[in-house]
Amino acid sequence: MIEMTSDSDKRKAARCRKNSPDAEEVSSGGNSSGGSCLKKGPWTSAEDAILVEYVTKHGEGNWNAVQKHSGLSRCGKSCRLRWANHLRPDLKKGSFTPEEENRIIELHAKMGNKWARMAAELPGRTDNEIKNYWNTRIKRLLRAGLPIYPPSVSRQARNDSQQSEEMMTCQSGDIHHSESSDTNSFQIPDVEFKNLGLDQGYINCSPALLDIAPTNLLPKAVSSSNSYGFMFSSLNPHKRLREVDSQFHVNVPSTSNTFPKFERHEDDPFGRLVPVQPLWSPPIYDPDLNINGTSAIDVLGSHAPINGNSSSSEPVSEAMKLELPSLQYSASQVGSWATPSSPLPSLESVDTLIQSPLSEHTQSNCPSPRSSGLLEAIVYESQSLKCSNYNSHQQGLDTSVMAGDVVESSSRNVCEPKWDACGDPISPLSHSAASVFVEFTPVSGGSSSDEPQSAETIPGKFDWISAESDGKKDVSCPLEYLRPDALLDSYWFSHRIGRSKDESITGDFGALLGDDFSYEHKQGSALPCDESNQSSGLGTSTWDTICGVYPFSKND
DNA sequence: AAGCGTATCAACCGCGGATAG
DNA sequence: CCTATCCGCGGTTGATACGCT
Repeated sequence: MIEMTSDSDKRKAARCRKNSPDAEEVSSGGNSSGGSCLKKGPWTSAEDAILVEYVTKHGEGNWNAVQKHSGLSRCGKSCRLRWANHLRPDLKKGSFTPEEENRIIELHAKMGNKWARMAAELPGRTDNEIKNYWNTRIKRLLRAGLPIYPPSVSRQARNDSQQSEEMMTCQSGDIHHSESSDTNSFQIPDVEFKNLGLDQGYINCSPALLDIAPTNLLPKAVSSSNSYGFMFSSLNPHKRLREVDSQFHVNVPSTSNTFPKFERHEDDPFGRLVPVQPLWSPPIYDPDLNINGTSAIDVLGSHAPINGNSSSSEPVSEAMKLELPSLQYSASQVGSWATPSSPLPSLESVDTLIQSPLSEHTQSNCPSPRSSGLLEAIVYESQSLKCSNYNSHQQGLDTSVMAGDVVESSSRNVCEPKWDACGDPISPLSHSAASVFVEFTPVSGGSSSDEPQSAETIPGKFDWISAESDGKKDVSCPLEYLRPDALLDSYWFSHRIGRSKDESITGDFGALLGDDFSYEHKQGSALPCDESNQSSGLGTSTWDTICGVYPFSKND
């Protein structure tokens, strides 16, 4: 994990050496203290001492007075920051403990990027620290194509939101209307919240979000992105498969006859695949199976929520922003990706692509915006509505089995039919295959029925990575359960989606992943993790990253 | 060993809310 | 009620460390 103390101390020392008082930088910006030259940049230990002394004497607050009275050439803001982040006596030093990490994840699922509020829940930790940690973590997860939130956290959030929804429904009747009245100029709630099939409970009723204006919420809700771990579960399963196969079938060479063959349905305006042979494959469990061709990381990362800044990490995702973030994308990039024949975006490009979730795969019957503007999103959604109910019935077949939460779906919210109506396989709202895998990742406490938490969890943190099926714990290779290939054959998986293992789970996923996966699966690769990973396109570094993110041995 | 890319962290910037005058 | 100031927050940037090739 992060060796904060030693590293930061070293760096601090280096900076202090570099930024000796003799080489003071001078602030060019004015400040309320009236044009005096204020130093910027790293603090020296002398400055620290002055500040500490001052605050000890006078207490916190009135930061602008610090500069006046202590002789520090620092603006009040800077003093406050320095004190809050480094000099406060109650600060905890060192890296986050696993408990703290879990707590951060939990809190972020509830609060989003409310760093200060999160810091308040973590004594001795600063908002900046948490923010940095989160951003780093996000980067790693996204790089690895892993979900931001562990399913258990997602589930909990969902449960919370559902409870809230019930409560809010009782209180206010129809919360959607009340919200749409706030945003009626855009018709946002109708278009977005319902059509998106987002967990409305979360959007509308989550206490943590109630203070967020719908207009702010919207962009967060529009895209897939960070919270897809649970966002996905609330999406119409039709949409899930549709999106996935529309993304993956194109590029994957057929190399298998073990997995069901899929052909493009001629009548399908989206060119989706339909099975032309029975959805069945012999259940072989081999944790070391790999995925070739369309590597897991490609799959997982294709829609991976990367918004360099962590604002994308709201409980409801917000990769799409109203304003272009600093990380912009070029039209050419978008265009090339949108071309069906173009390969899936490289992992390196995900950062760019995710900035414009609305732009992906725009070559469809339904016009979709290429910019990430709110208005375009709305227009797009409206058009999507008109565009197709094509999928609504046809996809019942293949996708109903896809949903890890399909069991829950019957009792879920009324927005799901809207998903059917919005049959755009290339919706900017699409979710990555990672979501599928994540959603199906065996989870402690895992099923929708809120099974008790598995006692056998990875020590310390990420206890959601463990397997459980009918009380039979399987933690033999937790990491492998993150891998779709292993997942497909897991008893848990079969159980989870309500289909016997002899049925076509693997087939469905084979279709999603492409024939290469099928091929690899058929081969029954017995490679050890490392080798398998390499051949699967998951380079060791990537795999190591995953193992770093989810701190257990890949050979566990 | 050098070069390059990435991770990490500290600090800055700009914005917005709260409050005082 | 308006304006100025303070304060806090969240996003972003820049510097350094580190690891890989």
